[in-house]
Amino acid sequence: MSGEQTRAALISAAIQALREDGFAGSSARVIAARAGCNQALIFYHFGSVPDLLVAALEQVSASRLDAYRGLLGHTATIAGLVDAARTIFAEDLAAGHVRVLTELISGAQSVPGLGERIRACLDPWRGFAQTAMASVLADAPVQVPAEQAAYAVVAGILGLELLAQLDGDQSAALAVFDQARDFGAVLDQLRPLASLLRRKQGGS
Amino acid sequence: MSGEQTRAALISAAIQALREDGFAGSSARVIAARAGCNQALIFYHFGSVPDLLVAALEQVSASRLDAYRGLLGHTATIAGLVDAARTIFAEDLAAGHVRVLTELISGAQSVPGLGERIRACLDPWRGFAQTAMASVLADAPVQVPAEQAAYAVVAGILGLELLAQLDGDQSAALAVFDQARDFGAVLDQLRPLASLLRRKQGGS
DNA sequence: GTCTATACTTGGATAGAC
DNA sequence: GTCTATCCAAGTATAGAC
Repeated sequence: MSGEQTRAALISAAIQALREDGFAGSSARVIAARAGCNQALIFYHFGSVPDLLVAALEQVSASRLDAYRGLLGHTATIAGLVDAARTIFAEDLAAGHVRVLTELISGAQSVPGLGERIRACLDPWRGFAQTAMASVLADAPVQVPAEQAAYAVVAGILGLELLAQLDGDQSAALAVFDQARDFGAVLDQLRPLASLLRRKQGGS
Repeated sequence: MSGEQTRAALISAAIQALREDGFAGSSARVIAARAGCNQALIFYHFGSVPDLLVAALEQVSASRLDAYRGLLGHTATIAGLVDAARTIFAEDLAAGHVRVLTELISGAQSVPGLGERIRACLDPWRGFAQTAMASVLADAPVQVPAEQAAYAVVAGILGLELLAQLDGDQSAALAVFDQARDFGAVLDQLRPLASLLRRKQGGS
């Protein structure tokens, strides 16, 4: 097997391990067993276990960001955006992409310097979320800064992942998305009424 | 030192350890060092490390639930509820109460049966959140089932904790609460307008 | 690049003295 | 109820053969 193949197999195994064994259970031996290769190769290719885990996060993050970027600009309404996001998030839940992140955030507490590197991986997401929120909140019926909205959405996704993981059930998390879509649709419809309200308040 | 005192010291040390070292770093030796006692006492008093961690979660959960229950029934508006919740949540962020939960949820992946016990601890919170949401959404301008709203709020709190932990900064999480308060205030004000809208839609 | 073997450290858990 | 001492399993990491 070529070096590149082994690297890829280890990264894939690390993702699986974080998903199914958690950060605490993602030891070099466990990951190597999942990859079907020797434990020493982790240190040869990546230097240390945390370094491999970060590489795994970087790969997942980059590939999923591509998927989500496809959403941007294709919808002008809140409901449309939520709807599109739901589809991709359903994939994430099923494949455990977000869990890679939540496990690493939790685990970062026990490895000095790890938090900084995870934050670097998460930063593009924050920018993306902010752009997406800004595009849809620009003429929203309620004044909501894109910054706070984006922060809340990212937090919400992380939290939904944690709960889905705890319950071993994703349907409740997806139901929240469905509800958010309906809620967003009402906001979309309320735009004219809300601008009326704003004028009334501004004059008081 | 009496047995009860040691038990309490160990639970307190376990909370500290989960907070500052994470689940992966909360070993028997680390916790015992924080408690200023011998590592063997953990097994004497609690049987195993996970058992101690669950006991820690149970204590935090019970004491915080008391704090939050004080909110219920004292406010009829969304803005009022969010406002009150913000104060208590600020304490939680500072003291790391929620982190005990997030670390355990993440860590549950690597300890068979742990997830079930955490869920048992979280269940009363879900009931509480649902009651709180129902009390405030009953005559809300938008139809939102209390069940989904409660699920979203719990997820949001977990996610905000994760982000605050990653950033080492709580202000952004609290800013989301402030924004939610303003947003809730608008919903509170929109009630008459929304009922008008509903009648209009129903007749079309 | 990959394996075996191994050194070293840390963690869970128990036995037995006090 | 608490401590010391200890066993054993599992973890990280490296050296060296292939």
